[in-house]
Amino acid sequence: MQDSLFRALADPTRRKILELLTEKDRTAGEIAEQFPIAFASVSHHLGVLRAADLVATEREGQFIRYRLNTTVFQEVVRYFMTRFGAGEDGGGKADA
Amino acid sequence: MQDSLFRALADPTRRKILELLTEKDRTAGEIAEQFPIAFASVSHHLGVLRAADLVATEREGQFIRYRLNTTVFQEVVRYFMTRFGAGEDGGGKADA
DNA sequence: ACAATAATTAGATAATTGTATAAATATCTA
DNA sequence: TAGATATTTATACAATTATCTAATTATTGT
Repeated sequence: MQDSLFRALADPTRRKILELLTEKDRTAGEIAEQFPIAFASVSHHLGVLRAADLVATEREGQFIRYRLNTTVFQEVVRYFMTRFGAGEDGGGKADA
Repeated sequence: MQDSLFRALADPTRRKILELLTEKDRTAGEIAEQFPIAFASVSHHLGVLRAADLVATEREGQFIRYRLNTTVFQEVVRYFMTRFGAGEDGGGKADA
């Protein structure tokens, strides 16, 4: 579980981008227009998400289409479940 | 899922603290001596973790004992599973 | 009350990060 | 090739954060 992953998830704009991508794949422009910040700033966030391998890209002519990399999310869940026993119903440790 | 939670998880020292606490509950001093940074810096990290509700504290005489708040980890896992379909075996979406 | 130990809080500083504007790269169409 | 659109990269700056030392608070024992 690498550092870049958790740092990428720390920003609310980036989490919102990820949530947008759960609905459907989108181009950088389609993503950017959902936010009140500059286009280039969103592009920077996309770069962070890509560096963390949370999203993948594919060029489509002039456009670049972004999609979620669901594999990494599974690794995140596995991290929390194995390290912290989360995911079980009662919390993993009943009181004696 | 609040912002403070993901920000708290973004720092590697804090994640290491959390992992230490999975072994057993520890006092602030016991935690601090595991790191090469100043005692006060670790205390600051503990404050961040507590603000995010990832850990809880209990005074024991002069000492303050820290323990994991496992409930919050379950919420994190739930966040990823519901929002991103993570946690299922094949990734949630087989290819047609 | 005083000294010793445990931990947090305050204030300062350096490093990191988010955002902006401007310049550069890539693709498409005329 | 030139011009238009889509996106990224470069550079700068402001905000946030991690760390430090010093001061403060809380508890224990004498």
